[in-house]
Amino acid sequence: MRIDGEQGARCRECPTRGYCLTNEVLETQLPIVESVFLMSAPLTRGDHLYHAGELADSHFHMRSGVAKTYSINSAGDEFVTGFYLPGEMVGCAQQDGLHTDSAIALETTTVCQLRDEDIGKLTRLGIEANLFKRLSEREYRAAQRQFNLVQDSAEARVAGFFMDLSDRLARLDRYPAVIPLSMSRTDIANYIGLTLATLSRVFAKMTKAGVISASRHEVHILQPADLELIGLHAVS
Amino acid sequence: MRIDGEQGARCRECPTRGYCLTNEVLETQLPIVESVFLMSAPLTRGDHLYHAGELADSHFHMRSGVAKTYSINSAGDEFVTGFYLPGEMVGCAQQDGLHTDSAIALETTTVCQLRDEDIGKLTRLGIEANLFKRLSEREYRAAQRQFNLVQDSAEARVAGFFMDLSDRLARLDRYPAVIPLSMSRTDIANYIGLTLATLSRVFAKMTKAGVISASRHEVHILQPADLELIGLHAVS
DNA sequence: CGTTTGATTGAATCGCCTCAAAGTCTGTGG
DNA sequence: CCACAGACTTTGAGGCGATTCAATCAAACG
Repeated sequence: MRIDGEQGARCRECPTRGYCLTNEVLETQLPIVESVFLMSAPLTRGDHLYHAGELADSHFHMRSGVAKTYSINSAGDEFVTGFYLPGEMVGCAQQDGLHTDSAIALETTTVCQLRDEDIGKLTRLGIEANLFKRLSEREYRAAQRQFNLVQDSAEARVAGFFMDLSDRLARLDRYPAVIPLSMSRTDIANYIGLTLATLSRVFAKMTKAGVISASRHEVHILQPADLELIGLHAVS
Repeated sequence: MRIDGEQGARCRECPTRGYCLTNEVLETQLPIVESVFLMSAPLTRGDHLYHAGELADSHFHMRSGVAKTYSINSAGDEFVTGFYLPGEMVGCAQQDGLHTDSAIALETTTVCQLRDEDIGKLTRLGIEANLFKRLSEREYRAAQRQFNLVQDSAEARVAGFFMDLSDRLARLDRYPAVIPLSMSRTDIANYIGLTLATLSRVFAKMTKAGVISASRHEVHILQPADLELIGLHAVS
């Protein structure tokens, strides 16, 4: 079972208009975009966008809210594979036409669905450049993430996690020093490959050092420079 | 300084024709592809395709050989970010129009260069579907890799590394149980976030267990099922 | 206000890294 | 063809850090 867009997007009212893949499309051509992007009803925390194994004939663009993707391997372990902010694409991980991960809303969220078969309609609007820019950035972020996971210092991983989010918030013109955490500590720990206990210890240590201050649903970056240093602590 | 394609591709003679992004383009339209893909002269081991920081106005498609990408962070540490087989795309990691990693040939290699400005010419040939399929697969593999790095068991990482390569060889219709290793042990260790010493120990252990047999430039997978089990060994 | 879920903290174990030395392979020049 | 130099790889012993397991603590929810 999957969420499907119900109606054409209303781009002019979109809170994420400026950060969309289509943000450079001319006003006069917006109706084309609006007919192709199918806007979902608001999802609430816990609603799935799609499940692993379902037919993947489309992908999604975050319009508002926060989502996470995860997979479950054959041993039954859950792995959180990503968190998604407004403007970002979700549901691209596919194989043989099936979704390889599941996506779930972490708070009230709206998305726009884009069917594969409609992509051609968009490329005629000259968004190829924008699309490639996004994919390149995505690739870059994946490499950054790899960086981060390859180091096995717990502190470096947490620092990298914060910096990535901070950077993506800045991209949305939001204040990069305040990071909202819609996800649980367990999700974060899972995502960066630590145990909950270790993550908690790192939070405590960073707080004590004055680098961050953390509450349950928010982290403030107090010393971004120090955080960056911690994130660089490589192994070899 | 960057390798640039010197002449149009000769797709009909291409050893990787069937695995190219453009493999479904009609024979009659091949000349368009051949005019857009710029084929490089043969690169020898150690030649760079491009360096991090250079202007990224194009990306590359592996035609033959093997390449690796790597970055160097501000602390001076090298990180290997990927290995590339024929048919695969290299040089997509970009930010602000600059390459964020460097790519180097690990053996005699030829590549085709595709300029961003020429992509539009290809989308008119109906390769969008193929392009998206590739990007989705890429996304999927990135997630798999994440899986693998998140587990911090050395054995699981090595197993995952082998399985990924095996899978990609199979995609090229090559025998998936024999994995050629053009890269050094150091590169592999770096790539999967282990030390050379630990990697060596894992090789020894797997060999003793009869799961693989390894020589310097080749690994034979003797027990693929066992290897998969090892790769699943998750943390929690 | 009790219950459940999520987060923190503590003590001991296990595995990877570090440092270091020995061993092997490869290409080169005699 | 052999000897040698250099890079690459394997192997050994000890230390450190993240995990594990468990208990305590805090917060959300009915």
